[in-house]
Amino acid sequence: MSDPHDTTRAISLPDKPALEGLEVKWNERWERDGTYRFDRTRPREEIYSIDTPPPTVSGSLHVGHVFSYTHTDVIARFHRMRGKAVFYPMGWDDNGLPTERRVQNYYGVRCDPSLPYDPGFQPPEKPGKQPISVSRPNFVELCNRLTVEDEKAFEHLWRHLGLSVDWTMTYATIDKSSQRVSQTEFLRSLKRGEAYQLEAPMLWDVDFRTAVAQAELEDREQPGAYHRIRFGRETGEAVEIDTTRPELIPACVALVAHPDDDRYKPLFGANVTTPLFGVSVPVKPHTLADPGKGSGIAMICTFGDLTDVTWWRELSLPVRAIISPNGTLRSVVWGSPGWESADTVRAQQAYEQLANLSAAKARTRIVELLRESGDLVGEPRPITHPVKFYEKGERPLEIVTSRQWFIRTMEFREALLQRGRELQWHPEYMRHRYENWVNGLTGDWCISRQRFFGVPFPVWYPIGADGSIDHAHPLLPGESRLPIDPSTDTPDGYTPGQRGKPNGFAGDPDIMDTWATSSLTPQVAGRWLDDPDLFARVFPMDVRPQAHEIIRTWLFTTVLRSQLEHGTLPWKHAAISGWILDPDRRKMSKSRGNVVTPMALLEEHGSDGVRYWAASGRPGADTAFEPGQMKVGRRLAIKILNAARFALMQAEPRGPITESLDRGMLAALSDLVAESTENLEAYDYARVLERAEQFFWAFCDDYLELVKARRYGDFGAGGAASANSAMLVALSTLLRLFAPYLPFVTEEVWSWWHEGSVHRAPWPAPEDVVAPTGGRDEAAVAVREATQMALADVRRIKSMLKKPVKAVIAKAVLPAAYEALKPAARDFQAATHIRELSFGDVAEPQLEFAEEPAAAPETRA
RNA sequence: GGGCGGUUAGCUCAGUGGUAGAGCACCGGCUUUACACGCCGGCUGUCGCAGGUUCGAACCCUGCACCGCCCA
Repeated sequence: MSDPHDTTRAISLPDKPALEGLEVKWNERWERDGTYRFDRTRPREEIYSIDTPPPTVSGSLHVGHVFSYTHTDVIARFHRMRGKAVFYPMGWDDNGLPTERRVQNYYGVRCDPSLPYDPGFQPPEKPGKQPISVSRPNFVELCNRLTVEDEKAFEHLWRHLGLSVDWTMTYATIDKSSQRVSQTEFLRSLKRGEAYQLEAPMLWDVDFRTAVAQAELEDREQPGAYHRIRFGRETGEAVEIDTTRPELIPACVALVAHPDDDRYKPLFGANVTTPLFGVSVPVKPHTLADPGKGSGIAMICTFGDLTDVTWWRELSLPVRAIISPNGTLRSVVWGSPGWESADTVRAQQAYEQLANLSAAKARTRIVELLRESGDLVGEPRPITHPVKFYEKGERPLEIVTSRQWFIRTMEFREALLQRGRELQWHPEYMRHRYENWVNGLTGDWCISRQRFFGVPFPVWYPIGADGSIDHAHPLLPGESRLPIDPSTDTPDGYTPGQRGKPNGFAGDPDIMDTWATSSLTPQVAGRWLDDPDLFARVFPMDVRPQAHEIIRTWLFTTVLRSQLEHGTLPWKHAAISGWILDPDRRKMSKSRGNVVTPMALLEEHGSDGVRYWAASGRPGADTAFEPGQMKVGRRLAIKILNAARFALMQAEPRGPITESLDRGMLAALSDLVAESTENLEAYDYARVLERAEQFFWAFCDDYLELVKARRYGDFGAGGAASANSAMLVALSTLLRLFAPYLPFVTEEVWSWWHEGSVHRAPWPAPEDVVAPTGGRDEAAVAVREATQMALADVRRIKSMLKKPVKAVIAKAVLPAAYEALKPAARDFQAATHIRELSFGDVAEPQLEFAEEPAAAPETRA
């Protein structure tokens, strides 16, 4: 359609325009009309596809969600108006630990995988004090039941906020389709040799009892203490080491010092004896030993930290592991192979006092033992030092040897860096986060977790005649069987009765990390396996919107999976949003108790008001939570209602746009449209809103005031027609500029005089705005500028003299610089109530006020 | 320790070489027939610090300080 204004119909204005109720009214209409339905018949180049972040539904709704999802919605609406078919699905992240925890608390249950399924199980009305143990299938049922409820709350919020999502395309990261994608891609990675399993020392959370990946780590400063411990030598001398973890002395396998450290050079190759346990361990050189730290010589335990793992591997040391998966010291029989001691009885006696204690308690106890035996030199010296934690965990990570699945990443580092360079980042500097992370990778990606609610590995293992599990020859299902659950499904060629029996099979007990599935959201949302035609139309996607703190997890793993499966980037753009900060400049979060319920905000300020605040936040910038800005947004929405009412309440006569003021206004608006389009293409939505708002407010306060008299017919039909026609072009254009930001009020106003939705109307083109004036009228721009400046001057003088706006000015002499306003002199004089206007050699407008009207009788009395 | 971002009015923030800006807050004024959820006006600054480049620096360069984040 060439003329975007030809959807007009008879104007029908409400008596009293208001914002209240617009959210409900228009959501119903949009749903009924399928306004945001994706048109899958369009070719790829006419599609704009979004890899929406699936919110963690079991997390709380908070204002941060409203903030970042609004940014994406503005972009989506812009591209829709530009004629693209916008692929904008919603997903729910219900997979993983947050859901498990919420289900545990909500129903008062805990998962015990050893229990059989109870088909009749119902959770108690209220959670009891003691958690009820339930089977894994029962637990998963509860997870599914609760997430459905959580999803409803999210959907209600999103709709009320006005997200232009196509709700027919919703997915969940635990649904069958996601499981199928996740398992299929896993099997393909396995076939390509990118997935492998390995039994190795891994970082381990003792409370969650699962392995954790590098991306889930965080360092926390913790109080600790250096303990100086004496190790014995055959010569009778002692070697003193410093350690923060004396409880690991029974796990000590060697001492280590820097190869250039003259103090310890003579010891290399010699053996020393551990205190209390009498174990003979070698002294080794290694460059990672820091001569400046403590006494310069350290003990290597299996395993106290990642450096221990490195030393253990590179120095080919034996394993003496004592930390069990639940974080306690396991039982050890001293004197048995691997646990040889010079004094077995004493070692056993000492160790019995530590066994079954947590690491922290064992530390306290062993310090007492060391003190008694005289092997503690001096007293512990308190320090604070960084300790690795699981980001969701409460106790320091231990290192436990376990069998885990990995995806290769290290060998793709260069390719991944290259992909990061190809990706267009908004804002650009966020690219560094990614490069930093990829360059800092220390190992392949561990994707297995020893948890309950998640996508299972589609793998079984044969059980030998002796009952041992053969991990080296996994039994894999064909892709057509997926998704499967190896704990209930049976591998081909076996019967269910063979589960767990000699010569039978065993299912892989683990589930995948939540990112192992979330890294495939483009494939899940685009129905990669179920609907290849759709996938080809939306992938690679146009944009991934997300927060900056998950660049190392979600963004990185998605790039990795796409690289491995498709050899491409998963999207062209990454739009990174910032955080919401509370008034103390801290990140808003539930744990800090400073979260505001988003629904209450939407109701108080209106969705458009809240969206205005959100859209004012620059891409990537952390933004203060500011109800004041929401009020400003609400006022803008109300102003749009009222200005539109003014423009439409007497929209006849109409005709050619002949007046300079009208022509200049449209020229300036045309410039605004050009600039806005350019900025939105560059994802700079905040600047567009700011500029449009600035223009609109001046449009109301200056332009509309200036043309008011003419539009009411004071200067004849031609002048009125010019004003009316210009106002309608401006209103139509401004509504469409604001539509991505304020979808409710703009739709409401649009409906007063147009068929169809403003959100399906074409985005304005600069040339269309000035088409009714036969192109951009440069001379008229100068008229408008001079008129507005003169108007401000006269207003200022009236205000300083405390004259009413309506005070009549009999004669006015304006600076000659304002002569350009002459073509608009009638409008100017009407708005300023100037009877006689001239220009002269004056610096300031010279105003001669008419006589005051007679004061009202009551003030005279 | 490495990287990134920030530091502009009381507050929240725009402003990438040419006389310091907006909104909010505050103060004063206005029954103005679209809007008092409005309108008009006013006040408020060594643009973090120190150097350098330039005719000219909030902006470019160097160093420093502080705040925040990411990574070790």
